[in-house]
Amino acid sequence: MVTDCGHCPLRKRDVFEPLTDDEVAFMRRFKVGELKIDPGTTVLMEGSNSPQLFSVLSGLGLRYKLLPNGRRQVVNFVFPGCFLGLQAGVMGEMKHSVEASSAMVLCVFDRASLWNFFKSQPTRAYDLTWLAAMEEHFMGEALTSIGQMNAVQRMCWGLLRYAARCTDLGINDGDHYPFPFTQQDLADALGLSLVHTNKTLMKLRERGMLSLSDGVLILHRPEEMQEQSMLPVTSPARRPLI
Amino acid sequence: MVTDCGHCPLRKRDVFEPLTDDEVAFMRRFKVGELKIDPGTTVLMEGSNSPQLFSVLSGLGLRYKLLPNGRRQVVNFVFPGCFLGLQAGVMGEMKHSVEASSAMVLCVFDRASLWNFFKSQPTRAYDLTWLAAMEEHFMGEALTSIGQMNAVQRMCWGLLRYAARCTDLGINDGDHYPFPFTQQDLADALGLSLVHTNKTLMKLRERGMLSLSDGVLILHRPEEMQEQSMLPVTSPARRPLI
DNA sequence: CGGAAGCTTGACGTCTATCAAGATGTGTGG
DNA sequence: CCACACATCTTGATAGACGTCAAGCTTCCG
Repeated sequence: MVTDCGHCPLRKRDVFEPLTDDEVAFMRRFKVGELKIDPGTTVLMEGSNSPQLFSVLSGLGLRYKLLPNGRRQVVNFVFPGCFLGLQAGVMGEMKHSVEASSAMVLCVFDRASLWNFFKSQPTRAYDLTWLAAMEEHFMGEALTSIGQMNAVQRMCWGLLRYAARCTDLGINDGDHYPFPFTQQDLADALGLSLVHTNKTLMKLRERGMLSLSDGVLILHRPEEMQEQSMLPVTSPARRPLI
Repeated sequence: MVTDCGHCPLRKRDVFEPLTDDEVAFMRRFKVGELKIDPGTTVLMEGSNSPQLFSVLSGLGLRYKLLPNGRRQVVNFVFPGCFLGLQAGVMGEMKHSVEASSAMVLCVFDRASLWNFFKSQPTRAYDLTWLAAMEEHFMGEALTSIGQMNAVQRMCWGLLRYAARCTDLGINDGDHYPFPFTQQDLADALGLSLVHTNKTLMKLRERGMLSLSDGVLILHRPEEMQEQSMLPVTSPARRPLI
């Protein structure tokens, strides 16, 4: 059973801009299927030139780059509403990999018809550019965080930012946030070693700021975390959904 | 005297894709003027909503984010051919500032007519998206560098990447590259302190890998720097120019 | 039961930040 | 022309943050 674009459960959330009927019809044609994947599945590989593009309907994942020496940098978290494969779509190949951390459901699109966005759906093309600019923004924030902040600050900022994105999507339960990631994932995202990530987490736990276990993150004192983190964490306004 | 888009000196370089006559005509209409600025001038400010967009004709600069505590992260270098203001154009406000490090000449565009790209120039809109994806790619690389590499590795990678971009544009003279930046700029780009940046530079100088003084960077042994840097530095293929 | 994956903790070393001071060069005003 | 301020680069000393190594613990699963 494939979700119809006209009844997209994601688009009902008011963080996402509504579409005209015409646009919905276009998306229906653009969508070629749906993909359900297990945790750990690689969706896109760095260097690959996937014939398919994806939009995340549900589930959480990671974007990351691998280094020749085996190290890994997580460049962003993947949330419902993320569009995957734009780089391959326009630049010819992915510059990072994408992996599912929980079960995920993806809308599948045909890469070859990406050009139709630009040719016949200028508002949708504009939305694509919007999303690319958004990714750039997220990465700039992460870069600033890793480049200028210490372990505690990075972790506060990173988890607040994560929680803010969850809240936008309504996938949290009050101050409880789904967190299907390992400490190694978190370490790779923050540019810290696993051990130091663990110790930093402990420090924040002891301060009563957060809990993290069994795939659930709880933020007990977001205000204090915000003070720690230097970079203000703000939710962007309403955004497009591809 | 304003440069005519039909005779754009940049577009002659074969890293940039050629335009059709129709596209050139469109760009001519889109371009509202030219701006010459001195070193140190701020072109765009984080949080601002500039009514103008820019394309760099010549000169070098920096994109950076400022933190409340006065620290600064340089998120990228600005080269000729860079398009400035896309974030403000689509997202409503800039997420970083842009500053000139040398004298610069900018093509000035009217932000309000950005929408015309999408409405009437699908190939140009596509190019915009291409550039946004490109920026994302650069930032992902920088993030990986800062998150996973030590000072020597970061510096080797950062300077190699810088040199590669210079070479693409032909603004180098053999292994001599213009470098109108201070060590503080470099430190802020690499996520290192000024002192440590200086000492790391010294180390590389003593190894005979590079020279850096009086605004000129010389790379004596790029191969060794490449070995150091883990992340391979590759020049992207031909790219669009707005 | 044995093994794998993830989490936790302590010990130790090193990389990097911070502090402080001096050197050099440049532009400005007297 | 000199004095001075200012920016930039340089260097040493010191301390702290973070990485690495190593080991043990728990949970889960075949």
